[in-house]
Amino acid sequence: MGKMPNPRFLRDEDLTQGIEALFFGYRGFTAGPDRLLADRGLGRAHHRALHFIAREPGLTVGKVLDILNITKQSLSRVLRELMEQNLVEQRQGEQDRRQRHLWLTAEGEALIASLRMVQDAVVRKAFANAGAEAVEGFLSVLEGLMSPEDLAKFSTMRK
Amino acid sequence: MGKMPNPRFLRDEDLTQGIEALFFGYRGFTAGPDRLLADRGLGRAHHRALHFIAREPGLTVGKVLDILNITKQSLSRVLRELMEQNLVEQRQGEQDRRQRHLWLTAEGEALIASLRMVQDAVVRKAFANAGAEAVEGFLSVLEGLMSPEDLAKFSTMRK
DNA sequence: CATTTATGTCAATAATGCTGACGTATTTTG
DNA sequence: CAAAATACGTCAGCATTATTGACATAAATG
Repeated sequence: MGKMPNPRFLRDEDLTQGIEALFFGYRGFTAGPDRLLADRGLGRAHHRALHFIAREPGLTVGKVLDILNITKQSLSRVLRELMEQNLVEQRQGEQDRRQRHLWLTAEGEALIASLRMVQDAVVRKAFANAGAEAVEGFLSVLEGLMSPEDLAKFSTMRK
Repeated sequence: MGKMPNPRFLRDEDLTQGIEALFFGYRGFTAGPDRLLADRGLGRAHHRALHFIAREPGLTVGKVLDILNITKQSLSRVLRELMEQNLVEQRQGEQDRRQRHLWLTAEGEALIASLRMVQDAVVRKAFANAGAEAVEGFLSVLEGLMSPEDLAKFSTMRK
């Protein structure tokens, strides 16, 4: 497929640079929250669960499984630990009583707020320095990296 | 850098969107290589070591430690497994004989080439669809996310 | 009533990381 | 030259996050 409209675009070095930028950038993106979480004996998996529950309160366990794409055994452990720390609570579904709807407790809201404060600061700084147009490019490249399934999830979440 | 204060920029939703784009995008970025690696009983840590050794053959153990930012115990295990599989070899330094320089074997070159083929395909597609300008934005946002130390590493690797 | 669905749990295993403690070879320094 | 610092390796123990497989229960659905 060796088509190269632009001799200075899509070269091997460009791809290498993109790969390494993602590696280092993702590390900078997770470092702050990781430190906060470690204080409470939690990890990145707990952060992800908290994030999506905060984003869409009342999410069912099945929906979280679909978003995070992990096994129910893994999620089960994460949720148990979050409930033991009184950060998340479950409520039985009213229409479908097999379902468990997930909500943050006040304590959970406080934790996610402090995690967001740390992470938002990093992202806001990066966005502000790069500018609105760069952010558009950032998002469109990331969308292109997503699997079709994840792109669908990402898109419908912003509805 | 168009610094017009934009009322539709840097809102909470923008940050949320960026955070989720990184989560889903990074997942799409690592999925392909992860599958290939699993066939050989290797993981992402081995991939990272192979990547940086391929990028700069003859790297010392200390330099790899600095780039990957893990403990020497962790790297030691990874390197031992790579050497057991005959993917990497060590050579004693000539000037400083305490140092161990790392090189890929022919087999290691073949593996990293097939990993690159898979990962490059994903990144190339995302870059091509988004366009050269979007890629610029993508990179500049990621640079803003990096810690100062990682940004320095990233930049000097470009040289 | 039989089947499917949503969820939970027990047990075993793997990959990746950590800390602490030592050891050895080699280079640098006072 | 002797002491200290550096580069690297390794042993042991532990934590987090993930996996697969098997089984159980309650509730909805056909």
